[in-house]
Amino acid sequence: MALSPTERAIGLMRQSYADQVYNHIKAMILSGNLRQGDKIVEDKIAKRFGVSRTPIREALTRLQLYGLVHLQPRSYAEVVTIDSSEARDIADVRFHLERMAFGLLVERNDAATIEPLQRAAADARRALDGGDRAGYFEHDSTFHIAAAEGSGNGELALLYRRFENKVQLLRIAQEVPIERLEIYAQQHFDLIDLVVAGRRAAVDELLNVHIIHDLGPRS
Amino acid sequence: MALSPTERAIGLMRQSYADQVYNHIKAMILSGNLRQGDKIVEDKIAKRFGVSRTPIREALTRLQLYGLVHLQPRSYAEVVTIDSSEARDIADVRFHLERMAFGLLVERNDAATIEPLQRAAADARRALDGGDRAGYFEHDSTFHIAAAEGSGNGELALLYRRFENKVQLLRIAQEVPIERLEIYAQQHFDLIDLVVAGRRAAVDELLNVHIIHDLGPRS
DNA sequence: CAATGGTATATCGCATACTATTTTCGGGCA
DNA sequence: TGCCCGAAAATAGTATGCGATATACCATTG
Repeated sequence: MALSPTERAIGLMRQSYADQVYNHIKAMILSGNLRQGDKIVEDKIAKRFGVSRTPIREALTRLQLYGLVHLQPRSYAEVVTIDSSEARDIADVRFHLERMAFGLLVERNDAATIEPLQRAAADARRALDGGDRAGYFEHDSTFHIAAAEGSGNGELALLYRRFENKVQLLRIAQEVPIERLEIYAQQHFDLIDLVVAGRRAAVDELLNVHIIHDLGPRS
Repeated sequence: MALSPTERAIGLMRQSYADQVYNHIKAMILSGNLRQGDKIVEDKIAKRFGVSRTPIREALTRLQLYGLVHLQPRSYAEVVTIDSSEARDIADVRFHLERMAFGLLVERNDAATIEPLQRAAADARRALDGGDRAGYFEHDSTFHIAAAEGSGNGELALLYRRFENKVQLLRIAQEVPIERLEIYAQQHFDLIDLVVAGRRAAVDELLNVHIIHDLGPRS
């Protein structure tokens, strides 16, 4: 965590400690290293990272606002737990955000904008073929974020990138069977095809399947 | 800012200093007391509130994540400035979020859920009649937030409440003429009527007018 | 006079220490 | 045995100080 003397000398401290800690904890949560409901104690993390509690607190504040941890005032923090009702809500919101993003993609009809999606879809497919589950999730995220970014609406991109954290957390927790991931991977390519073909209604339909239907029975 | 001995004795410190400062600065921004681009210096605010910089920093971090201030590393913070392009993006996202919310309201078709909207719409109308511009904005916000809350989707409500901050900031900056506010106030009632009538397509249409069209020419 | 460089000042980032609250846990009591 | 209470431990909230970096201002030079 501490900077090398060289980095210090040249003044290469690009990221604050708070940033680094934030990224690290987030990665720990999204990789399943920290699970839902796990206790997070400022002092423990501070010692583990070799920094004071101050940057830790800042990182936790951010994680809270991004919906990944729950800060109980005067008490300890926890990784958020998402029940099935919340999971449906999240999927529903996600569908609407993505429908907006893909709608804008169809309108733009720009090959250069689509390219990152193609790359992510291909990467995801490869990861899945290689049995790299975590890698698949990573590229799956990249695919959908690329759609939000490519929409040309900066606010949407910002909102979606935040929201995506919770989606990733859900993915980890749900332990989706590999056969379903196969289906998802294919749907990414199908989505791209429909966007290129300008078939907006079909895109909406497939998005609905991709995001909501596959959540399983609505309890 | 400091608590009274009584409050301390009873243990009534419900809000941390950071919370209080957060609310106060947010109110200052959304009331126009702090304007876009205004400099925010931790030490100054700390002295004004009679607390240390620590809770101030936490409040500013939160305000940044809510999109109200811009934190320049190693430098000072500023109230965010929203250019016309961003304003359109915000309106666009807002439209999609609200369309989702009102869609769910139509589906639910529940009188009790609609009631807060009616109250907010009436309050807004009254404020406007009394020439209370700030009051109108307040109730306008309440109306749309009530819609998000009433949707029954907690994630949507959460997302919208955050997003609404920026919308409010925009309202302040745009100095919309009073005649247009009159139109908005009426549209709130129209929206309710259409929801009650279950005319979903008409709701979408009116929302589009209410939120996007009235932004003015698309530069 | 504009551009450049250097120094002073403003301001933040983080560490440390202290305080206040919550949680935990063990022992007494019904 | 189960429950309540109190003390001790755990933990977060805040204050303060120092060091690092960015900004602003002024002098110097072409």
